[in-house]
Amino acid sequence: MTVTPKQALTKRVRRSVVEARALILSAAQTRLADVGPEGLQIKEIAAIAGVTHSTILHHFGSAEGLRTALAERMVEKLLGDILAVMDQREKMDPSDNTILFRVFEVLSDDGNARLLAWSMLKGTNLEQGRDTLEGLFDQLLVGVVDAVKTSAGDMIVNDSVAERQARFIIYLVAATAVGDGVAGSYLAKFVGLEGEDATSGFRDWFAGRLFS
Amino acid sequence: MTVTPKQALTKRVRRSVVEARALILSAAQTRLADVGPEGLQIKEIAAIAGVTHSTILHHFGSAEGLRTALAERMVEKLLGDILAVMDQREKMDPSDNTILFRVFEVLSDDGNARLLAWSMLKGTNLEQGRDTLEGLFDQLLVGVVDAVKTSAGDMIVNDSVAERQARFIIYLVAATAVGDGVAGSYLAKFVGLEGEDATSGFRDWFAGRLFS
DNA sequence: CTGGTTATCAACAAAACTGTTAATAAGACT
DNA sequence: AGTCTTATTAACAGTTTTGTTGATAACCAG
Repeated sequence: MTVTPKQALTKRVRRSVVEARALILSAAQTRLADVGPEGLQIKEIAAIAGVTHSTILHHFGSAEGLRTALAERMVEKLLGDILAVMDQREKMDPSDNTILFRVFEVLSDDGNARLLAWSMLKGTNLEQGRDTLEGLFDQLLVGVVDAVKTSAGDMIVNDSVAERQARFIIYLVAATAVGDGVAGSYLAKFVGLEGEDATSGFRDWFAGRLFS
Repeated sequence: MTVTPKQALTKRVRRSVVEARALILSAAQTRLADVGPEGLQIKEIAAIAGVTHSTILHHFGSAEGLRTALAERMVEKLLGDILAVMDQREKMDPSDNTILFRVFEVLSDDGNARLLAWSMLKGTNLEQGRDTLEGLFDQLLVGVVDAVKTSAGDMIVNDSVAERQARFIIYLVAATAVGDGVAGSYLAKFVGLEGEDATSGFRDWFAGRLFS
């Protein structure tokens, strides 16, 4: 017995593979931002993207495949953002620490902070881009060590001491940025920071005393 | 037609409502810690708790009800931890800033950092305990303002300036703690902090320069 | 001991989510 | 035009998760 004939309800849109994947991943990211990890289900995502869930399975193999692809894309974006910042660094004074605060902004960016929080919860390994990131931090370290020495002024500073201090400073900036991105909106309220003080005011104050 | 008779396979354990709820919530928390938010399904949780999933539904109404109760319990624990720290504060020198680092430890605690990350992602409102928390922070503020004035030494410091700076310091400690708890294990590797430097070494260094 | 309350369970039912298959149509290339 | 590839879809199927119902047994009050 033959199946009842199927008829198109709307005109099909045929995208390229990369376009379709990008469209779907964007929809998934929207869901992640709007309703959290529980919202990462292919039917809902498909509805947002304007496709059927079958299409998602076609492009990503499985629901978990989509989630993995999303995590990878977000990591790539994070790396890309940091890379872009590092590129600009070469045009600047090596001891200029504003580079640190570009990194701060990237890490505290809402989407990136979400990625880190999500990755931590789901146990995703961020090892994929680790070599790249370590290289970046090494590069960053040189400039920060310079800044430490400069700020030390006349005082003679042992190289290894300066480097240790530089690592602490970088870690401090990074951890603060992540905390700011993850919980900043809550914390600011509790602490009583309002208006500019909750954002640029804090960053400026932070920057001002980093090398003091 | 009558249903086939049911026979008890094992001896039933009849707990009190509070005991049962506590047992189930603990199992849920274990799941959350072990496998993340995806692990919060009542069947798995029931298995760990040693009950059937029907029991969970009986006590929490729905699966989502359980998750909400879990979030609330964890928030209460967080508040309780901070409260305990604040209680000890009254026995200490008001300008002693080690109190800040008790708070640091509470916030950077793995479980609490998970809670914050999870809450942020699922959009849980932490508003419930907000009044309590704001009171705590106000209390904390007094001590930090003292410390700021003390560290300023001879220099005359405007009260409002000192308070603003104190808020910044508290926010810095809190944000750093959260970032440390959420992503510290990753960040330390990237930055190249190893051994003690990644934990107590960093905290000591941080504490030493907070009021410098 | 007796009866009432209810925490607990087993079995069933429903819903949600994921995955499979075959058909269709949009585009590319001849 | 015709042909081929394949992105897309509808319908179906399987699996997982959640929810419902009625019976049972543990405990407590009398």
